[in-house]
Amino acid sequence: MLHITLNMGDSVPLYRQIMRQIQHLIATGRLGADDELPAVRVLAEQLVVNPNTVVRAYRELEVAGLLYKRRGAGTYVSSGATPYTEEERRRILSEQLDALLVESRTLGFGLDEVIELLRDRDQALKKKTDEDEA
Amino acid sequence: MLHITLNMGDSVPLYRQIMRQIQHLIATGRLGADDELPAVRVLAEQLVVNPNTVVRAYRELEVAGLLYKRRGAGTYVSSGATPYTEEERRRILSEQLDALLVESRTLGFGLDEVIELLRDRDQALKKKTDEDEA
Amino acid sequence: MLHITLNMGDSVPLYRQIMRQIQHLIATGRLGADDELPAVRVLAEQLVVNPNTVVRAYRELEVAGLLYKRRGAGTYVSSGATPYTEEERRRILSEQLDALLVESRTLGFGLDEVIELLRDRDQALKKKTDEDEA
Amino acid sequence: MLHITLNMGDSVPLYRQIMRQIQHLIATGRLGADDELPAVRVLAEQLVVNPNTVVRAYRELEVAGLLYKRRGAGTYVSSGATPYTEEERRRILSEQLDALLVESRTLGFGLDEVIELLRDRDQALKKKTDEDEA
DNA sequence: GTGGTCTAGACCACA
DNA sequence: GTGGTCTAGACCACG
Repeated sequence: MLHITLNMGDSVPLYRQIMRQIQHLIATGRLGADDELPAVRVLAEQLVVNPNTVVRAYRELEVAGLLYKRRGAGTYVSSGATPYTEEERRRILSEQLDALLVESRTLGFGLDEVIELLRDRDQALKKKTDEDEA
Repeated sequence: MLHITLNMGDSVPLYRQIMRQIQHLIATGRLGADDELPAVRVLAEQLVVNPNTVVRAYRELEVAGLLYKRRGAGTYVSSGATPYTEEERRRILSEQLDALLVESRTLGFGLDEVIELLRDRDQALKKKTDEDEA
Repeated sequence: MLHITLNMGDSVPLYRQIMRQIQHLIATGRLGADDELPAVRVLAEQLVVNPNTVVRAYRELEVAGLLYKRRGAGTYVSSGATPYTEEERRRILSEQLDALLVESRTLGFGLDEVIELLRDRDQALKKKTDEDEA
Repeated sequence: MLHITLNMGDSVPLYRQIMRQIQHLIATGRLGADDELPAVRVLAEQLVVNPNTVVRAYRELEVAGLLYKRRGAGTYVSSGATPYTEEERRRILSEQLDALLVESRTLGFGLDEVIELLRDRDQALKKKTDEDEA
């Protein structure tokens, strides 16, 4: 049973919330290579969501190389696929960095302060991850 | 002259980007109570955006209590608007940095790479801002 | 000193609020024929309003026949002028009645109930007016 | 099919007329919790109005907590919407009747004339409604 | 199918 | 000059 939480009020589309959480489950190892995902209808019912929404999430994760389908069987986690090209990875991150810089600037932070805080948060996150694993 | 930067490619709507940045300008004290905001048409021209988009941003900020209008006169900062504390500024930025770190990690970037790219984007943004002003 | 209260937040324009209240002062006899009204600048200062706003209120009341101006002297209340033609009076009232009927209908009142309540309110208003005069 | 009547000549904006009437339909129980409202385009066509005007009415009612939207699905009545009590219905109508009586009095109409004209307008409105439905 | 956003541009009311 | 409303119509994202 997959632990996925949807925020109906959020502006992030439902299918993206699903995608992101599955992606995270894989990245953190809670879903391993060739693990089977719940059937579309099952997950849709669990999340109280239109089945099409789950279909879309699975489809886009398949296109991204994180999932694969076996006809008549089910949907599974891919093994070690690198979903994006180097080019794409940099473009995606750059977009987020641009938004971050605009935001931090209007908040009155300079680049150096942002970087300093970023290092702090990275330490905090690392520590938290280690504890979770322990 | 208000410093507002729009990300046309961003999935966040333009009117929300405007709202958020004005909110931050107020909350950090760079816009004080009863300061006059640029006229709708003026800001629209500055941002290369349709006046209605600015109208919407101003209107929603008015509903939220951050701005008030004087008929036929202009748009002003409400006096009840509470500035951020240093604490809040750091908290807001930290949340975004956490999200960024999670994302960059799933994309396979290490902290140093993120910081390097961040410096690149900052240079790019600075250059763009200077050109806009020229 | 004229007792006029302006509601800045109201959707009714300032000049109309002024008009209505002067009209009311005349209709109730608190301003009599040939009484002098405050100078535009005086009233504008009193109400903390742009002088043009008072100018407009006075002008429209003059057009309506309720006030007259004496050059170099001031503004005065007209004596017994009927501001509107029969035609206009009916048109103005009809518009308000139309709005009232739409509103009462969506509130679930039938015509007979509206008329009944209307008679009630008329009695209440008459009583209140008598008391004020006593 | 929602019964909404617009007064094109009225100084009250169309989107506010729509808002008020939907609010009343909810408050009088003719629209119940989770009832679906007509699609924006449908209502716009019915009222012979631009879709954006309906969008705006729906949006502001959503902000006010009376409606909620389900993405890609439709617009619905919130469950928290409190219906008017009999008391409230009468109070709302009474306020409008009081304003009407004051106005009609300054216009020189007596109660009986107001009622007579009210009956006329009711007939006219009924006729117009019937034609719209035909 | 649904709503969300944005543009282009009109006309009006207000100060 | 200011903001407010409305139209017409485009394109997109979501389910």
